[in-house]
Amino acid sequence: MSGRFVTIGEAAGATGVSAKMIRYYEETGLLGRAERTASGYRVYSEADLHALRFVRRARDLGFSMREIADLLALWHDRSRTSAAVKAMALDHVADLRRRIGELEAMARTLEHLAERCCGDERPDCPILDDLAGGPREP
Amino acid sequence: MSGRFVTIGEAAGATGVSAKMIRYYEETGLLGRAERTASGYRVYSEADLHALRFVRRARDLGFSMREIADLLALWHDRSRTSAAVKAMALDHVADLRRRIGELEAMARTLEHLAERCCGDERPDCPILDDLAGGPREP
DNA sequence: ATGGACCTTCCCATCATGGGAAGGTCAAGG
DNA sequence: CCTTGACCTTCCCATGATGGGAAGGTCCAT
Repeated sequence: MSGRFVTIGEAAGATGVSAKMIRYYEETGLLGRAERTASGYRVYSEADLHALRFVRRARDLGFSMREIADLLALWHDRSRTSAAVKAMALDHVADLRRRIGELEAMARTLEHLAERCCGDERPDCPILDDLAGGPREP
Repeated sequence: MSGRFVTIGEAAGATGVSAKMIRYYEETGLLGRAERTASGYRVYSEADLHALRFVRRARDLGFSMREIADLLALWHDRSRTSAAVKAMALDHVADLRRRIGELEAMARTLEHLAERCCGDERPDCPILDDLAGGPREP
């Protein structure tokens, strides 16, 4: 109800989204055009801060800006189904799990190579040998 | 010993590094300046292909170009110690594990939220509630 | 009125990669 | 010999999300 409005710096401090990113989100259309004072300063209402925190939280959960735009649309759509939201979330989880698997494979490969490397002052190193020769050489 | 030289397209096909990236690696100094024909075409020797495969493999293991430059230097340095290589590899593993941990935390959070979301035709959704209100609201 | 903290827009950089245009080169086939 | 198509060259631009910084305007407290 209150008509309190804050500047972009205060909005940044209150939401954890940098002023730079707030402008960027506006520029790219993720968020609507902010209100302005007569002198051109952006001003933010409590509702705006709410949206910024939403974006921040979604970003922390690894959603892309494209996905966040979709989530915002679902958030604002009163006739959305929870099934739609859940599907998006699970899609994203699958994507995260896929990326985790890739990194995990890299880490395991490197750990195996490192195990076989004595790590002393001599130059012989199975890690470089693998990089040089590839893992499937005879 | 053979003097076989191939064009950039053949080098790309033989190493799995795109022609675009081969030029980019040269431009940024990751790889040395390629030999040229009289008409300006780049030509690659077996040794060049070997280096390209090295870069490809390191890239597949998630090393950054900066790290790959270091690895190439170690590879070419006959007086390197295997300890130095192992240290780089384990540093990179630690970095991978850290990133895995971050993604894992995101995935787990979303999975917990999704579990609590019935995913039916109704609009009520704990996932959006979390995004809107944050996880530490009363 | 002045100074400092803030705001504005605009441009540039990152990292690794791809797209595409404009133009030169090469090999094969007519 | 000439055309055709596949290849090569350089150059510029774009991505996604973010930061840095310059040049200039605004606001508020002293």
